Amino acid sequence: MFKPVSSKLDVPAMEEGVLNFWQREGIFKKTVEQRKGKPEYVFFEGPPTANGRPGVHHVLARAFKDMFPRYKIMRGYHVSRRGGWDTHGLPVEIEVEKKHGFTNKQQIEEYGIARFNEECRKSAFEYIRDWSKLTDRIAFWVDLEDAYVTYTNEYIESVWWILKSFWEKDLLYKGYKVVPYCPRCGTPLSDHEVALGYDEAVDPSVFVRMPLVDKKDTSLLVWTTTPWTLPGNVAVAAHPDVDYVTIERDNEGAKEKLILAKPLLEKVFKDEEVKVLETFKGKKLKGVKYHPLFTFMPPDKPAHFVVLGDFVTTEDGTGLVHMAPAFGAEDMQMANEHDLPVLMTVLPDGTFIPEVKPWRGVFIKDADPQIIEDLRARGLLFRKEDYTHTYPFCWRCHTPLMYYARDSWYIRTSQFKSKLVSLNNTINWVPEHIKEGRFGNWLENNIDWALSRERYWGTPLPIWECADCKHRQGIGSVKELSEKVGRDLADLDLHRPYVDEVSYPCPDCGGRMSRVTDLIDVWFDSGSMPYAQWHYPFENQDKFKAQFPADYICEAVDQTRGWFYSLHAISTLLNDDVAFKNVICLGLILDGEGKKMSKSVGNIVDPWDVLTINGADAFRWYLYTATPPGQERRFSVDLVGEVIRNFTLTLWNVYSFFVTYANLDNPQLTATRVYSENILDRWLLSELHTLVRDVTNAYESYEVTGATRPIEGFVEKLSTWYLRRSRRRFWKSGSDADKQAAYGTLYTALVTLAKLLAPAMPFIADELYQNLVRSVDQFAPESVHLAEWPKYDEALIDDSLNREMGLVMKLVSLGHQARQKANRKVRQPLKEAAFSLGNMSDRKAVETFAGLIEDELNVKTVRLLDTSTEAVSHTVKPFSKQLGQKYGNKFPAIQKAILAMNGEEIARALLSGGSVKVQAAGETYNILPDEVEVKAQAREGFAVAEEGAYVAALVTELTPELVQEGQAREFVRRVQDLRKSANLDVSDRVNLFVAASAALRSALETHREYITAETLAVSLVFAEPPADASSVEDEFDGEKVKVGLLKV
RNA sequence: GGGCUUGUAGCUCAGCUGGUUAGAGCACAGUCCUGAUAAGACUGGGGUCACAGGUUCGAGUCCUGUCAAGCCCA
Repeated sequence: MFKPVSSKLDVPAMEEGVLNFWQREGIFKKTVEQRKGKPEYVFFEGPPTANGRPGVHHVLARAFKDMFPRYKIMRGYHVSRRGGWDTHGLPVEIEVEKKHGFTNKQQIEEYGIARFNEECRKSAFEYIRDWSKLTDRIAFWVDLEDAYVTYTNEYIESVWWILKSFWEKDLLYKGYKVVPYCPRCGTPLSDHEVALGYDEAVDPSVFVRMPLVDKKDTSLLVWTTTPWTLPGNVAVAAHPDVDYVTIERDNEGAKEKLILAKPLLEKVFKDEEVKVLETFKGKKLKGVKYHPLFTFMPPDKPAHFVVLGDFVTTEDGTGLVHMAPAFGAEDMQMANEHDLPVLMTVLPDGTFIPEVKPWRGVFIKDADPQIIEDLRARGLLFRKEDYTHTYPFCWRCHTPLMYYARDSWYIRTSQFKSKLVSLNNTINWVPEHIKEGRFGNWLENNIDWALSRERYWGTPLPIWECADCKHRQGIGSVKELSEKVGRDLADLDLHRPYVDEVSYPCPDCGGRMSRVTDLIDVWFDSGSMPYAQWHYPFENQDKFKAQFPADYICEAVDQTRGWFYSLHAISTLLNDDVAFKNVICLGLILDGEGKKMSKSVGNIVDPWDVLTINGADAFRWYLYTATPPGQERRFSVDLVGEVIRNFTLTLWNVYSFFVTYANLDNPQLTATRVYSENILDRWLLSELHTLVRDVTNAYESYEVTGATRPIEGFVEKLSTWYLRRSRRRFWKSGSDADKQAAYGTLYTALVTLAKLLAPAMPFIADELYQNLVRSVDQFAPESVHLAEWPKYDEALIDDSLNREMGLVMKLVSLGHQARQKANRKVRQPLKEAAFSLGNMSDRKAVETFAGLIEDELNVKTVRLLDTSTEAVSHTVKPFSKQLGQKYGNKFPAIQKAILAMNGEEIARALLSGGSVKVQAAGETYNILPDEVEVKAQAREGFAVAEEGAYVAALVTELTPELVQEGQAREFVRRVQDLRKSANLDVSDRVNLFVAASAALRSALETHREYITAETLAVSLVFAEPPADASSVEDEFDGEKVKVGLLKV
């Protein structure tokens, strides 16, 4: 006996029940333990930060992370699913800063780094309970009890080890990095912070002359909106392929020559007439020397000449771009490429250094007018205007940001560019375009990884430097550091400020070696997780070997330059290997209006709102099926509800139907293969095995929609076709082979579905499995998630049967359409339905399924329209695909010719399998039967519906016998409604009482047997129902009737 | 400014290597069916396939450009 199943389903209650079961029996642990020793399937958890509440986008990622490990477990793999937490970094610091109202770094230092970091440590896990609650509820199976945590000493030590190995290979170096910087707060801003503060700004727009060294009276005309950067100028950039001109003009009585880009001539000179002396490509300017505008700082390398760069545009300015490497990222890049000096003319507080004498101590923006005036006085200013544009301001204090070069440590990733690219080519990306597109391009343009951060809460950069001679050493372990220092540092907290206090004598000069104060980029933390999660290589060398690289990872697309890159870069440099073999890159999740969900806009959807109403299965299913994973998606709560109504409940009702009748009949059910003579069963099994094949293939290639959407289609067919057409086989009394076959088939389908659904809808899958499998077979695996993935049998897949059934559905649909046109409701039996198919090979299906079609359409006979004997007219329509491909540009002429011919003649020839000769454009073509669609038109007297070549024709005239039969059916319907409203059980027997007109009574008498069988009536009495009977009065076909029933 | 992605019915999405009548679900309206069903069947309204060119006998599909949205980079 199965546990009785109501057709009503309380989804959240069901899921909570399954959740309890998993917890009680430790099912998740068992999925790991029971597969020990089996081949490994490696999954890496990209660590989230638990300092904020998880949102729907986290549900998205976690749902996708979960499904493949579940699938692989069922395929017999061992999957270790270790959780992880990212705990360092600016987001954590900012939360703590907010709490204290800190706005700059001085405040943190005054407060004390030790206290500050202690609070960061706590803050990093502020919402950990929300995270584990949600993770549990959505059934993301991940081991959070044994999760790795990036702030532990063990983790940091592994990261140090990686950095030390880079240090030894000379892959770490110190250089400049230009960052957005707030001079008032004294701190660089992250990209995210910069994005918060864009605003309109009016800046001076100045054109200056930079006189050439070797050509008298000739100057480069250079444009800038930041005059304060001009004292830092070291070069001018031109585009190699743009046309430049030398022009001559009057300048206060004298002639002067200026060089600028040709496309900008009009913009710069407007109405002024100038004489173009010469035109040439930008390339020619390469290396041309000019006199610097200012000479406050003598450059330590060659400077003040023209360099070439593709980034130069002709949108604004003059096509000659002033380069001040200290104050622009592109400028700095050019400086690196051309070995230009970097002139640091500004202090970190935004004022000029003493060497810039006239403006020493002046804030840069305040110096702008003075600098302009100075240039004007020296005749170097060509023009000054105002320029309105959007410019970034500090989001905290609204000070305009400056782009400012800071000391920074780099990893020489660009040396490994081709290796990064070639390894990437071996990774399976979903969606595929990320591989060559976003990620591939990013790798192609690889620049060295700017590793250091001037912050507090993070992994300290393990480089010690001598205060005196600047000698540096990289440290790769606590033990190594202990040896240098001469005492055991095993208990040392590796964070600031404690690690900063550790110093030792310089081996070269005997000075003090202490740590450089930088931290490292948090992305390096998370990218180190394959090693650091195991404290490798200090421990767990075997575990690391078994768990590297990952078979599968999954995160949102914003991780391309984040975690995806850091994993890939570190493993490329360290192991010369990929860190992951398959990756699903998820699109972003937007709100219902297509806007990004953000706290400040307030359009965040709380995942619990969805979970408490619709549950996790529907939520997950929606995420898997609504859009392909890589696409950005608009989140809709309504559509999650639709999953329940459309899919979950449909499946549930089939399940409930099965259990209800199986409990009445007690059929013999085994897990062994079902054999059935019944064509419906064979069809369903064929569809089922097709489904198993397709879903399995999709899982193997990480196609999520392919692994889920087809199941919806199958459940739909199972419910609305197989079961609807098979109901009677389950109802009929007694037990025969056909009934057994029906039970066996439906049972197999449901059990297989439970398994196919397990990775995607883990709750309902186990609910079904527990009742359908475990209650029959106590030796079966304890949970569907411990069961074996279904295998498909190629021999049971019958493509032509699948196609034929599709055709039958189409014909039935046309039959219903014809009925509706003729206004003949389905309960009224009709004499016959005739079909025309236009295709010889389809005819077999009509014969095979005649009984089914008769039953479905409620007609006495089904046949094919006989084209030779019946007055059927034909039209023909050339198939453009076949003829077009065959005859190319002759197709239109042929088509025209065919349509001009006598359709009837062509049709007869083609229908009998012959070909037809067609004259077109002076040539004769032989047209074959499958190149033309033949459409039949039924004669009058039929009710007809057609689609393409398919025609359904119904004989609509009614005989007295047919009318009586219709009345009997109509009557049965009334009784069934009555049974239902009287709350009878499906198997209850009844006594029937009928008071009806003579005509109706005669109809009912004629069909007495049918009526009593259908309604489970032990008697049918023509009399007024007794007072205690459930009864109803009704009228149909103009006949009054009163029915009553009494339960036996 | 560059790169990548997306644009098909009111909403969410299909539409395979080009084939002439562009589909499904939801929502709306009507009719039907039903002893599993919260469902289902049939019909109807609803589309300039973002726009403009081009290639082709034929373009939602291929090419070029434009526009809009999103993400990343600058």
